[in-house]
Amino acid sequence: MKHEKAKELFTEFLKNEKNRITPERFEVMESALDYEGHFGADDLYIVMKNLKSTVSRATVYKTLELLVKCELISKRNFGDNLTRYESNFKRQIHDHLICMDCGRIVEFVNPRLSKLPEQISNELGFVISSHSFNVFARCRDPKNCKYNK
Amino acid sequence: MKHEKAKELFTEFLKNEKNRITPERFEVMESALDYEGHFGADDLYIVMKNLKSTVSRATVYKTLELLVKCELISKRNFGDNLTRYESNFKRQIHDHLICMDCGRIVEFVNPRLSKLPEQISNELGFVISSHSFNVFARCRDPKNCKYNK
DNA sequence: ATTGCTGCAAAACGTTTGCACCTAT
DNA sequence: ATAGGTGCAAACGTTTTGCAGCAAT
Repeated sequence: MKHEKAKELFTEFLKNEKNRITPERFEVMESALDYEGHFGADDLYIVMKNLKSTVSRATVYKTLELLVKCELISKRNFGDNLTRYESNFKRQIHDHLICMDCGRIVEFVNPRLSKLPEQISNELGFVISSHSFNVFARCRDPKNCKYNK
Repeated sequence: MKHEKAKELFTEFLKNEKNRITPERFEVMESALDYEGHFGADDLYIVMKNLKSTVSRATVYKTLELLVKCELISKRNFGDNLTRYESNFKRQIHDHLICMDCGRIVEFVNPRLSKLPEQISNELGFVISSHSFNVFARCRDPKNCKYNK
C-alpha cells in the first residue's frame, strides 16, 4: 500500500492536534506526496480534479497547511510571490538556486550550510523550526539557459 | 540634500537602461529609502498618499521593481506570500530569522554564510546575483514572545 | 449530540494591465 | 515628434471566508 508510513504520521499528527481524520485529507496527502517537483495549491487541485477527485479547492488549501505543520511537505517561495510546496517524504533537506533568466530551479545540498540554521537560532535565543536558503543567479553558459521565463 | 548619492545611482541606472527620468520615480525612491524596516508596495503607497503625494499605485509598484534592479532596495519574502522591500542604502548585507509564534523578524549577519552563495553559484555553473536566507524559529523564552501574529 | 469538516460560491487580497492622456527625450 | 511613463479603474490569479449541510467523534 502506498505512503503507508506517511499515512501513519499524518494520522498521529491529526489526533495530537485534535483534528478530525477524514478521507479527503488523506486524498490530498496522497496526491501531494505523488506530485513530482514543486507545485502550487491550485496545481494540485487541478491534478486532483482531472483524476476525478471530488475534493474541493478549500479543502486542498487547508490540508496542505496541515501537511506543512506535520512536516510531510515543505512550503517554498522562489522570489515570485507564489506559494509552492514539495514533498519531504524520503527526501534529504536541500536548498535551491533559481536562474533569474530562465527560471530554472536547481536543488543542492551543501554540508557547510547544514548546522547553520540551528546554530544561528541558538545564538539569537530561538529554537529552530526550519529554514529557506535561495540563491538567485544566472546561467554562466547562455546556451544552457533558455530565457523562457 | 537627502539621498544625494542614491539619486545619482538611480539616475545613472535609468540612463543605462534607457528608462526615462521622471519626478515620480524619485519621489518613490525617496519614500522607499526613508521607510524604516520592511514594507509592502501598498504600505508605501499609503504612506505616500498620506503625505499628499499624487503618485499612483501603478507607478509605486513599477518603480519599486526598478529600485530592486539597481540594488538600492531588496525584495524579501518571509514565508507568508507577501512581497516586502527594504532599503539597502548604507546597510550591510544581512539575513533574517522569523519567529513563527509572534512574527517578529530578527536581522543577523553571519560570517560563515558570506561567501557561500557565490561559491555555490560557481560550483553549479551560475553567476551569483543575490540570495535569501530565512531561519524560521520560535522564541526560546516565551515571555519575549507575544504570540500576537 | 456535538463540533468540526466539507463544498460551493463569493469575497478578499495584493498585484498587474489597458487605455487615454501627458511628458521627457 | 515620438516613445515611454503616468493615473485611473478594471481585471487578474491566488487564497480565504461564510454558510448550510454533512460526517467524525
